[in-house]
Amino acid sequence: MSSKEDPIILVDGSSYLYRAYHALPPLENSKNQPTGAIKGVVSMIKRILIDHPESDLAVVFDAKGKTFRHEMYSEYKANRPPMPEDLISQIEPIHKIIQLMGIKLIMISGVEADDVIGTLAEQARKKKLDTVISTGDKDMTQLVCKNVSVVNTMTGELLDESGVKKKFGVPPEHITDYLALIGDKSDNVPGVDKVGPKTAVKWLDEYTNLENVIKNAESLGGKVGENLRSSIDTLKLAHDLVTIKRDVELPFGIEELKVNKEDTEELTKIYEELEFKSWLQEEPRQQAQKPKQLNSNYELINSEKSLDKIIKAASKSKVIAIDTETTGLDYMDVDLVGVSLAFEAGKAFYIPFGHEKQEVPQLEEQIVLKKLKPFLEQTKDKIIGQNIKFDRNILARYGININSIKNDTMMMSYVLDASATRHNLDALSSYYLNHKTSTFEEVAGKGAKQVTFDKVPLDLATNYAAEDADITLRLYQVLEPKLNSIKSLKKLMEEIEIPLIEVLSDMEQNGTLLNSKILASQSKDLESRIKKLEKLAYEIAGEEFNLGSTKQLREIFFEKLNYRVIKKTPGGQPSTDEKVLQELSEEYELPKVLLEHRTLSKLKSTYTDKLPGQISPNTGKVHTSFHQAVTTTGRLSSSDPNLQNIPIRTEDGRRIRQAFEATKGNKIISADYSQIELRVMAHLSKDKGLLEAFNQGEDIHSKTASEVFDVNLDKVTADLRRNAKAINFGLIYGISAFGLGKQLGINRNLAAEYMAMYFEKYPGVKAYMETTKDEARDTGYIETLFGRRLYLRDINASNAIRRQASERVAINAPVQGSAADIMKIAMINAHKSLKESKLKAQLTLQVHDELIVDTPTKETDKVVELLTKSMQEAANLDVPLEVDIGIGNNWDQAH
DNA sequence: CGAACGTCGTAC
DNA sequence: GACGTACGACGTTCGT
Repeated sequence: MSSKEDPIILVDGSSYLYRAYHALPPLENSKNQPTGAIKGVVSMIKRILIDHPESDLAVVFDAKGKTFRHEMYSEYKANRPPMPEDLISQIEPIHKIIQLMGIKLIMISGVEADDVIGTLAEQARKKKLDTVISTGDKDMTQLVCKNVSVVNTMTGELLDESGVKKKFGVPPEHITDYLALIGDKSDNVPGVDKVGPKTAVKWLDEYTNLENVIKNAESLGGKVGENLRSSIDTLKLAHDLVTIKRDVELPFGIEELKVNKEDTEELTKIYEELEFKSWLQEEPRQQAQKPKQLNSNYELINSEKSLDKIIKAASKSKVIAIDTETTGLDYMDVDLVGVSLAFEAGKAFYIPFGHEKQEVPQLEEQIVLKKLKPFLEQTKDKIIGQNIKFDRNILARYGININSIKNDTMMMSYVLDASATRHNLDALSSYYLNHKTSTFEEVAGKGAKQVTFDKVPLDLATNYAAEDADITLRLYQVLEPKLNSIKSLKKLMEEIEIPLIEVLSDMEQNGTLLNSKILASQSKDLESRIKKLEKLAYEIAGEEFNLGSTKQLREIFFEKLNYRVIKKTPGGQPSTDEKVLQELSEEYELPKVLLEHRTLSKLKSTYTDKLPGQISPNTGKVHTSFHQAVTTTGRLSSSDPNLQNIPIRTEDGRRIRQAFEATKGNKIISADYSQIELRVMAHLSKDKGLLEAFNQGEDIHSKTASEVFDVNLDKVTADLRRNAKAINFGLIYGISAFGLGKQLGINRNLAAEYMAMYFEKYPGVKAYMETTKDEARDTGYIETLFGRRLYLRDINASNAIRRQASERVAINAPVQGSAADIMKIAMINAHKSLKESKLKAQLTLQVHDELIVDTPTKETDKVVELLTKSMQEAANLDVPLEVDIGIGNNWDQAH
């Protein structure tokens, strides 16, 4: 998100240039002009403009010819090969494009890009302006200070003062000393023989700076000491060479780096010439603007006459934004305290009735509800909201049933671009309206001092509540044309996301019956088993410690007991995760105890202890929240509590599902899609073998095993099937040989052989993966079967790790996303059919490929039939959609 | 004492 | 780094 605190960004263009050239596959247009580096460099700069829309910016390149460093030292950069021809020809276009983008381009002859950046950084330091240097060159870290940091172009790693100290072992002001000691091969700067980072840090640690190291040279022993003494002359030179100048004369000062308007016309010409198709239709960067104050007129409604008047006026308008204010977020338990309405941008009304008594009077709740009910229930295709599912849930408890939702701004933003921004009102307002809303914290306080909305004074409350409705309406006016301009997204919205809102709202209100006695008894059982394991662990370890603390565990394992370090966490610490414990269990007893302890305490703390507390006092059931605008792929998510990750794989975990019971006189039906993601993969790829396997109704993992391992179907062992299953899953996730090997516990070469064999047998799958990636590179996004889009901002990134991650998403998202779309359609259909057939059965949960229904026992057969049909007919693929049904008194039995 | 982060584990 | 998408518990650290 942009803010006026965005830093000034200094881009080391020369560093970008080399990175782009070497890291990206070579690319040329139809006239054989190389374009890979151009695309790479410009992409990186575009990325910055998107990430930091408010930042000032300069891109600095080395100028042609020799520099003062060559005069100091004739061998400077002497071992550099000359710049390749196909890179030289790309430099001019890059410079031109940057200037046309409105960005300051700086090149000063006689010095290097580093020195220009050093000079600007020095100005930033003096003027206390926050600045970030974007480069791949570690030498730049000498410029870091309180206001200046360095971000690594490749990894995104951001180094401030303490970051530099942590990474290199010396603070920024001694980086030049450090570099002089170790030298720089690529610039042909001499260092001290046999001195690398370790020794350099050790010496600098002891003697602070280079000068003192040299002074104490006599006292340093060994070969390195000798080397140091013989290098004293060259060290001074090396230090001068690696020191970046900070006093270059520049055409622009640090405060003159505003980004100007781009020359779209000229840029279009160049992009056409270079054949960068996907960039041709982009909208130009918005000029950095100060968040503007929107004109607004917000009114408190506290007389029947004025309420009648606005209802009448609203009835004549085309779109009505509604927002409810409550005492909290638990939609089944909180109180409604007021409603706001907006139907004309800039004007909005707050109708409070549940606030604590104040000097300003309010209308009575019953009067307001009585007037709002017919108005809201009879208004067709006009009502919009921001996350209107919440308002619908609340109003339903007050007898008002909203059954004709026109749209939801949260969903519009999500469908337009799920990953562009978060989709809460404050974020959307900043992003689309450039307007900072007043926040809930501002009116209600935060932390311990926070009060519920009914205690907020009415004038403050009116401003906040009315603004929410007003902003929702304004957002709608901005988002609607955007959505209309992309037909596929408009259709997705109208046919899937909007109808789904009511389905999910009903499911949330239905809730799930939870037997807290069962959970309590399981907690007790777990408690005693956990206690025993703790005692045992203390005995083996010879001391008491917190088994839940990875830190203490590390000390016991790797310091006290000297276990092998098997792998490290991303933070560089020895890992103690499940895989590691598994492996150590083969040699020792303690890891085994910990494994079981982990499993049991997870079950207890997350499930058996926690769930009973989430039962609504009003209904005696748990009511999860389904989130429709969270995941990048289109799946739903669930929270408070998350009912999409209730255990099933282990026996102990599975028992928790016994507590999810059918309501009185009812049964639980579980209906789940069999292998939906692989079926989607078969459909998308049109691979002959895969289609055939599904059309003949074969066990897909066995079939894969038989093909890949070349054995008869009836000779496939459990082990082979397990391997094939891992391949099939890996496939959907954008597999690598490394990942598959890790999963199967085999080496990467063997895993690579398996994969090669797979692709040989299923060539359509391989081809599909390649075309998907190509399309993503070209258009910048992927699409699901139903037109849902996911933009992949890193698909052409120069950073290989990020690019590859993006490629995996390109493969996974159409599969996962299409499956999610299909399930959503099935839910809408099932919900509609249940209503129309007047059955009493209720949808309660969705777990990605599974639907849970609570149904009167008598209706069971009909509901099974209806559910199966809704799910099977949700999409017409080249393979059948199969549905497995389970019935029981609880969720466990229904499997 | 609460916020932010790291690590781990549950689901599909 | 290294196989995708989520939510959330706990411990630790940091700043108030």
